[in-house]
This record gives sequence, C-alpha cells and structure tokens, in this order.
Amino acid sequence: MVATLKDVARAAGVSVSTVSRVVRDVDYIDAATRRRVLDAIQALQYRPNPVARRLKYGRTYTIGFIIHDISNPFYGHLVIGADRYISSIESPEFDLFIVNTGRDPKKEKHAAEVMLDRRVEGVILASTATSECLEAFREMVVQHGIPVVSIDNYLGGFEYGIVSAENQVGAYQLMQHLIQHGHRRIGVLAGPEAESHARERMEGCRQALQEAGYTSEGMLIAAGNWSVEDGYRITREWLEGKWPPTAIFSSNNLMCMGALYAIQECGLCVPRDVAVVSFDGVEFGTFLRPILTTLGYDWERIGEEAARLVLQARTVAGYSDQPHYVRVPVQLLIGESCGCHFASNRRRDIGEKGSSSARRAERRCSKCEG
Amino acid sequence: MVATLKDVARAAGVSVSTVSRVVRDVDYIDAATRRRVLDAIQALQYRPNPVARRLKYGRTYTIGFIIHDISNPFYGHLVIGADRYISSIESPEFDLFIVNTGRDPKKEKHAAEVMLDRRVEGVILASTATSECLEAFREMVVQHGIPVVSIDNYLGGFEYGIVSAENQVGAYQLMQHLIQHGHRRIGVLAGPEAESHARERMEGCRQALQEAGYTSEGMLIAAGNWSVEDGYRITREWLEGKWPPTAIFSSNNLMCMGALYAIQECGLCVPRDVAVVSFDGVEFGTFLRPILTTLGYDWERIGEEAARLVLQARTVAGYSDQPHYVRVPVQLLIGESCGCHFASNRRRDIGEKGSSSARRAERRCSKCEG
DNA sequence: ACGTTATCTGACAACGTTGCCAGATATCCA
DNA sequence: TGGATATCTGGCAACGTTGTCAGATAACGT
Repeated sequence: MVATLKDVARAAGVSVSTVSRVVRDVDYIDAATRRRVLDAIQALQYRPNPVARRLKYGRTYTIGFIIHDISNPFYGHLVIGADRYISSIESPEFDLFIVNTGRDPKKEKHAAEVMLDRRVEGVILASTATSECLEAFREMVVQHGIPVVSIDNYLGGFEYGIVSAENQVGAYQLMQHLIQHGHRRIGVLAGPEAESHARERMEGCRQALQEAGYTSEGMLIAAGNWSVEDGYRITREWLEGKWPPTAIFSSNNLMCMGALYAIQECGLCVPRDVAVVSFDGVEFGTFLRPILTTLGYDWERIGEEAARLVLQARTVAGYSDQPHYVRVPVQLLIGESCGCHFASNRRRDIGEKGSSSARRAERRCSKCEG
Repeated sequence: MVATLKDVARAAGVSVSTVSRVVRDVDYIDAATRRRVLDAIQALQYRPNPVARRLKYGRTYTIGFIIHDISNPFYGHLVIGADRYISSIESPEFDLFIVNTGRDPKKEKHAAEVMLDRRVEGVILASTATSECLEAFREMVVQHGIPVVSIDNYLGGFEYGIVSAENQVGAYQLMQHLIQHGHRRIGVLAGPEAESHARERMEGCRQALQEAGYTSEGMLIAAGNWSVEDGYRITREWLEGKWPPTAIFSSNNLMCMGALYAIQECGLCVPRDVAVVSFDGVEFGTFLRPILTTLGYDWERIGEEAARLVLQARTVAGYSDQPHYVRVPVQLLIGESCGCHFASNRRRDIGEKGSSSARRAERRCSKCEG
C-alpha cells in the first residue's frame, strides 16, 4: 500500500541502504544518485515508517500524560503547553500519550499499567496520586527507570521534578488583599491535606493571617476535594451557621464556583454580604458578575516546563536525590468580588489587545490599595 | 532493559515461538510448558512490545484527532467520548493521536501531513477545514484510503461520516421559545456561511421566524466566526445602532459570552432590556446570573459516535457514496436569560443527583409555555 | 501392524528500518 | 609507482514480534 525503502530502492535502481542514507542525509552520496533517489521518493510519495524506526532504535518517543479531566480547561492548557514544548524540538519527534483518569483512583492505577505497556519514556502526572496508586508510580521510577514529573504535587521524593505555581506566595497575596478590606471572619476553603500544593496554599494563608495578628479561633477552615460540590456544601454550612463568614477564600476555581452558587442561593450578594477570592484563575471569570478577584498563573507554561523536565530527565546522567522544583510566577488579578470598586465600570478588555487578565491587574481600586 | 520474548524463552527453556503462543493463547500448548512459560513471564515481568507488534501487523492502531482547541471544554468532552469508545473495545487497543490546531489554517494543513506521517488508520476532524486544507483531507481519503469523520461540518462528500447535533431542530426550538416571549426585533448571531452546521442552525431560525409570520426586514442577522470577540463586536454595534434588538439568538456559546459582555458594558440588563438565548450549552452556564437559556446536547456522545464511525469505516467493505450522518439529540434548557421567571428561585441542582441541565429543563416558567 | 489424526514444539522468514562491515573506485601525496 | 586516503555503494544482521512450515511424539482406528 504505502511505499517502503525497498520500493524506492527498486525504482531508483539502488540498494536499500543507499536510499536510507539519502533519507537520513548521512554519509557520502553521489550527487547524481541522490537526485535519482529523491525523484523516486517524490514519485512514490515515500514516508519513513515511524513504527519501524522506533523498533530499530528501541525507543518509543512517547511521553505519557496522566490527567484528571481533559474537559477542564486547566488540563487542556497543560496539554497545549506540553505539546508546544515537544513540538519545539523538531527532531526527534515525540508523541504525547494522554490518559484521562476522571478522578477515579482505579483508572489512575490502571493508567500506570498502561504507561508501562506502551513503554513511555517519561510520565507527566497531573492527577492526585492517591496512596494506593503512589506505589505504582514509585515502581515505575525505581524499577523501570521511567522518570515522572508531577504537576503541583509532592509524591514522596522519587519524582524527577515538580512543576507548580508559587502557591504559598500567591495565597499570601490573595489573603492579604482580603484582609486589607477589613474582614475579620474569613472562611477558607482548603484542599485535601494529603496534597502538597493544598498545604502550600494553606501555609500562605496562615502567614498572611498571622502577620495581620489574626488568631486561629476566629477562622473557618475546611478541606474540600477541589470540587464544585464540596465548595457548595461547605459554604452552605458556613452561611447557615450561627456566625457566618464575611469573606471566603477558595483554594481553587471549582470550589469557588460552588461557593458562589451557595451564596446566591442563600439570597446573599457578592461582595456586599460576602466577599469572594479564589486561587487558580477562573475560565470566563471576567464574564461573571461581579468580576472575580483571583490569583492567576500561566497554565500552559506549567505544561511546558513539565515537558521540558521529563525530556531533560532522560538525557541527564543520573537522578538527583532531590526533585527539581520549577515554580511558575503568579499574579493577583483584582476584580470586584473582593469588594474593590472601580471608578469606571466600563470593561474594555475584549476590544483591546493583550490578555484580559493582565488588563485587570492594572486597574486601581478607589477604596483599597489593591 | 525490558524483557523480550527471547529472554522469557531462555528462562523457561523453550523456543521463542512457544512463548509467543502462550502469550497470545493460541495453538496447542502442553500444560506443564505453559506453566513454566507463565512463571518466567511473571518473573521477568514481560510485556509484549507494542511497537514490534505494530510493525509485524503492518498497522498502527492509531486514530488521529484534529481539534481546534483542547482548552475549550467542548473539545475536551469530544476527546473523552472518543476515548471512551476506543477503550470499550478491549482488543485491539487503539491510540488517540491528538493534534491541536489552535484555529490556525497553517497548522491545520500541517496536521494533515502529520497524520500521514504517523500512518493513522482514520481521522476525526473537529476543526474548520478551510478551503486550502480541504484538498489535503480529500487526498487523505481518495489517495491514501484513510477514512475521515467530520464533526459538525460537511466537507464535500468524501468524508465517511458526519456527526453533529440536531442543529436545525434545535435552532428552531430555541428561536420559537424566544418568539413566544413576544420579541419582534431579534438579533441573530450566525456562524460562517461556509460551515454546514452554521447554515443548518440558521435554517432552523428562519423556519421558526417564518412560521410566526415574521418578515426578514425586521431581523438583524450577522455572521461571526464563533469567537467571543465577534459576539462582542456585533452585539455592540447592534446595541449602539438606532434600532437595537430586544433579544439576541447566538449560534454558539463563545459568541454568546461576547454578547453578554457587550450588553452589560452598555449598561443594559438581561433579560429585562435584552433577552439572550444560545445554542451549544455553556460550561458553567448555571453559574451565570441570570441563568442562561441554551440548547444543550451531549458533547461526549458526539465524540463517541465519531470514534465508532471511524473504526466502522475500516472494517466495512467499501465506501458508500453518501456520508453517514449521525445526529445527536438536543434539549432545550430553559434558564432565565430568555425572560422566563420561576416562582421559586432556589436552585437545588448541585445538591441533588442528576445533571443540572436536565433539572433545568424540568422547571416551568410562570409566564410562558416554556 | 499400519496409516491417520491430534498434540506439541522449534526453525525461519518476514515486517521496515538502521548500523556496521566490506568492497569498489577515484584521488591524493610521497 | 605505490600506498594511503577519500568517496561511494551494497550486503547483512539486527530490533521484537508473528505466521507458516515442518518435524516429533502420542493416541487413535482399522
């Protein structure tokens, strides 16, 4: 069906080796011979068979990418970033082998198996490695020598690298901003204690609160599992409690959506009754009213850095004892949900050039220093 | 590094052929021999090399998936659906090879080349095949015999199948609902005339308007390129015109976001000043205030059907002269942006089971029949 | 006893590439 | 002139798998 080296060789009247040399552009080749071979390649529309090459080289040129939920824009951006990096090195060509776990631990564990079956050369892990899966990933590294790069989560030291946002700094800034608005009773929607970036974000919160002289007793802190449902449930409980918070800090975007939902269902108004800020940035956040105040960072950049690290891991001599940390900078994006108010409420973001988030950050609130 | 058939054969004291037979579970094998081989496989952690298999079989077991923008949840759901179908057939195992075009025609054309290089066995096309790329895809089919299944777009007849929503019926229902609210001056944000699903949606609109006895002169119709920016720009022009619309029908979700943006920027209120309805469903649409009235359909189902069609195309004897059409049902999801009003404004969607969109559809407006 | 069939196994040639070795000319320097 | 070197080419064995062929033994029916 498709032409092979042998077909080209026959058509050009040379040996297979010669054609291979022309294709790879190596060794000495007579100009006239090369001409004939190239003509034959052209005529037969020859394309090297990547499968045969991979077998010959004994490599798969495939990077595994385990993600929670590809329908979540965050993960989509990760993929775009990783893809961009991989495409930037034109030779050899790498594939991204994406497995979607849907937050199912069973599927996640299975994903580790699939990665070994496909003989990926490295794995980017953007999925909460639950304790049972963790062992599978550790085996992947120590037993099979496949480097793992984790997104936003410390796995225990066997990973080659970790890429994440400046979680602590970001949470600190975000919380500090809330404090500047004078809130004393703040509900903090934390992530699962087991995940390192949840802990980092909490640490940033604590730091800001401590600096402001807040005691822990006045605080409302509850851990959710990052989901809309948990954000909704917890916020709802708070608001229906005897001493509801006047502000809510969410550790991620989904829980924030749940919180907003709960607030509106209770007939309360943002930011008048309850102020809301959230880590992560919210897709379409500028379309919400009021505009959300969030802590944004470059999601694609994270994917890019992760891909860079995995490929680097393969070429570097030995593993280091310490995982490589890569931190992507964060940016406080001030909207209105925190209580900030802007003289001109006209939003020109869309018509103008540049990202709307960058533009948001430039604006100055008339009430606070933000 | 990794064990091969040869290693297992040596360990078990049998030939490579025998091991291969055990692995594939074919032919006669002595029970004791099988036992020994299985033990060796276990001990050496043997896994068949997929690359070698593919070379031997002369197939890649790979389906190409060309998409606009993986960070858009719509495409993410397509991928999940396609992946689900592919995983449902446990043998042989297929790969999904995803290429993100970012709506860049140059990248799209390049994607066609990449598909040939990787020797995919079929292609799902969820990207506007611009005229220049169209030829590349036609060649893929007629010259290389690679079946193409298109999402939501008629390519000219060479595609094996087309999967899309019930565009015309859906647009009809959505427009009819708007008309029932008594609007006479309606702005229709259409898609590019070149794309078949844009035409189908327009046709549904026309049908509803005609049945209601509307003349075309009262209508505002403008074609955008599906983007937030175009939705914003066009709506803005309409609202600043001398005879602004009292309602807007958007042919897709992104343009709808732009329209909402423009309306709010003009200081107008939805649905009091301008009612808004949109095709496609909007991710987090229930979180917007007012809740959007949209026409939803199962995005994952579309991906699933597309994968089914591509794999079917490979096994079916010959191409049919007519593309196979698969239509996924649509559902009118009534919110508040159309002007509907609900006695109880409490939204219990999140706490309850079942999709929030389904729940939305059940509610009854006190003013209209919707 | 024989031939026939069932059961079990190994050797070997592919699949499409590439790397190595060896051979054939042509060109160069001493 | 001779030997060394540069230039050019083909043959062949791999990579890890599978399918075919053929051989070996055992079990069977006549």
